[in-house]
Amino acid sequence: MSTAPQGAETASSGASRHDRRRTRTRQALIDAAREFLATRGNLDISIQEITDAADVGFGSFYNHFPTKDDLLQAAIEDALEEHADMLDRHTAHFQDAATVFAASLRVTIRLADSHPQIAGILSRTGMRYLNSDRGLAPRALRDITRAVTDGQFDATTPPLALAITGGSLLGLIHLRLEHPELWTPDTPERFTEQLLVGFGMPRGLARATARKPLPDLTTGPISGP
Amino acid sequence: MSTAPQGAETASSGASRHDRRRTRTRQALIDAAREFLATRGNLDISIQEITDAADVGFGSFYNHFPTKDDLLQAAIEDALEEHADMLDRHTAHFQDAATVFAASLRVTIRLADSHPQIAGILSRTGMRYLNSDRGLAPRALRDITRAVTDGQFDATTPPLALAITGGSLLGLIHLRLEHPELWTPDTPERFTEQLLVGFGMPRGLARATARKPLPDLTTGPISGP
DNA sequence: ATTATCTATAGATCTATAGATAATGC
DNA sequence: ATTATCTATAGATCTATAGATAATGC
Repeated sequence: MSTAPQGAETASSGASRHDRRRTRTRQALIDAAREFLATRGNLDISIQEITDAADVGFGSFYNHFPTKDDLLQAAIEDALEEHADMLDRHTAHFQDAATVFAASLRVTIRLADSHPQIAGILSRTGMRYLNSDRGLAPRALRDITRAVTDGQFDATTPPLALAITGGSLLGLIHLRLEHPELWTPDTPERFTEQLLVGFGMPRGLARATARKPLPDLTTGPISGP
Repeated sequence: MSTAPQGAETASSGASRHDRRRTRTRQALIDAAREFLATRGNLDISIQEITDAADVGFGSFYNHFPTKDDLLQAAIEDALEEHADMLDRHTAHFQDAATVFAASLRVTIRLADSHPQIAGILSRTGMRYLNSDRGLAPRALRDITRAVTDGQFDATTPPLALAITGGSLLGLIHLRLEHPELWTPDTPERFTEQLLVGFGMPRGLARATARKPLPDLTTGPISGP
């Protein structure tokens, strides 16, 4: 019952128009930085080029970020959050830890097709976020730990498994982006199966776990019947 | 029987003193670049700082490299060659492909202790060289292919296995360098075992293959009896 | 005499700020 | 009246080169 926005035509949370304008500019900078991060590697590009790409005045940059590196951090966190949301939505209805884990891997690998920008960012800067508290890392650690406790994985240890998982995922995304000719449609599932077997699952069960149908969550608007 | 160097006190190949001086300067630049690559990530550092670290006059840089990026390439190749030599020396006396492959992994992981600079370079820039024709990549691909042909690996495909291998190795080196508290002495062997099992080896054989004694090649001078 | 290295510097960036302009709030 | 954005610019790098110095070859 607080002072509701009267002309609430934008979905942005109930803030003043000033705030919305500010948020829009900030997000334009982050979006531009994400694109540069995905194509080039480090943000080895001038602030001028970023503000040009964002169609924002040069000086405005300093209204939002004290240095280029702060923008870089914000852009990566932005991408990791988007990835995390995707993981949560795709794994919500699975029960056991190993299946949730497997689904997370498959969704992440398929990023190269569904969200190439995020895939590019991970491929180029991902190694530094293998132990981040955002994105895939905390979720994978949670699932691995639970799978070990539940006896689904009996030949590994959570930190080791997380390092193997994160590193090999990045290697695979790299392969997909840089050498698509070496790719086959079921590579994500064959990869997942190999990892599960390495962690101690019997081959047959791993194969089945890696191939459970994923929910089809096309992110468009909800189409009524 | 060509004109032999008369005062051959340095081991450098039989070139003129001018050439040796030139080589020394070039190597000083490469060594400085390697150190920066291992500690910082990209060579986001001025040529001035590099020449200072190499104790070389600023202008000399351009006698050897047209741009900073060329030095970066040369420095990485230099490190990859050193890594490759180490791999070859440590695996020469093994016969079967899987054992050679396993030994390569273990030697590479132990780089974090034996050659932290190379480990740092791999950890920070390695992803780009997963398909290089230098260093570990071509050797691992050779061994994987042979292991598949020989029936030692029957649940993978060489390019997929190479991507998994390279990526997870980098993840593990990263773990070792950034989170040493999560490390145990047999992590290299447990990792190697997991990878071999994922590629289709029975657990027991994988365990034995990952634990064959490695030659002790301390790189010092040969100590006579 | 020749070649490599070093010192000094011009010109080209790039960052950070100051002051002016535009948008919003009241 | 307040807040965000934009334009213009000073000062701080940083690169690439030119010319001088030092080392080596003959």
